[in-house]
Amino acid sequence: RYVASTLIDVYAKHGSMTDARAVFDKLSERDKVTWSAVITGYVQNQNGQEALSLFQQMLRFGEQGDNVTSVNILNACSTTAAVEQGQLIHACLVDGEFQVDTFLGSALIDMYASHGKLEDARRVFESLLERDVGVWNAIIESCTTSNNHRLAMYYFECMQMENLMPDDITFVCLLSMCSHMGLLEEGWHQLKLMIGQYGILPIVEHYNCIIDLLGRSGFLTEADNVLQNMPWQPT
RNA sequence: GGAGUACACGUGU
Repeated sequence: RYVASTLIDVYAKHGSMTDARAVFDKLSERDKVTWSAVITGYVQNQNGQEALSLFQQMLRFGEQGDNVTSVNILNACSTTAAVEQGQLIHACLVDGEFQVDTFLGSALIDMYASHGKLEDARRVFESLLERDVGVWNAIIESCTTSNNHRLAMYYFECMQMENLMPDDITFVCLLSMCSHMGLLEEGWHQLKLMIGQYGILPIVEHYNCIIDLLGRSGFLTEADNVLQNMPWQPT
């Protein structure tokens, strides 16, 4: 039972889409899970085009998919030029019986933001009935990737007023913005806050941001110092 | 049995 989808998933996560596809192609019976396992594989291996093409095939086979499928397709739309496809999914979601949950919400926000449609991203955010940390991170990311420091910090405050704690991803977004904008003091401050006040352990992405920020600001000794004091060896 | 939100650098468009 369920060997096929598991096998497809394992191959896909390993980066062997050829093997994943071979398993999928040999199946006599396909359900939404096997379809979405292989579609996810293509998305995660940066082949959004193939993911979208398989999705079309799936529809032609009469398989409808579910929320998971929709999230995958929205993801594929984020990494390709297929904005219309994403908007279509969005329209179907609003029209249909599918509830726009937090997973769909963050995928929609990300899809719009990836294509520079920040107003649409914001409208999705406003329309959500439930917002978890992933949804907040998605809207914060839409600000940080467009270097909108003010708005990012505004959302950062808002999420906490709604009793949601920022997580490591939230701080990756903020630090990345600081790094892009050359905001050394702000970035350093955020990092200290993250560790001291929020009790979040730095991951390699945080180090990337802060070391880059120090280096670009001319603090090479300090950058090297941070590098040497990481809990693991630089590779 | 399948899903969302995340970093830097370099090269090219």
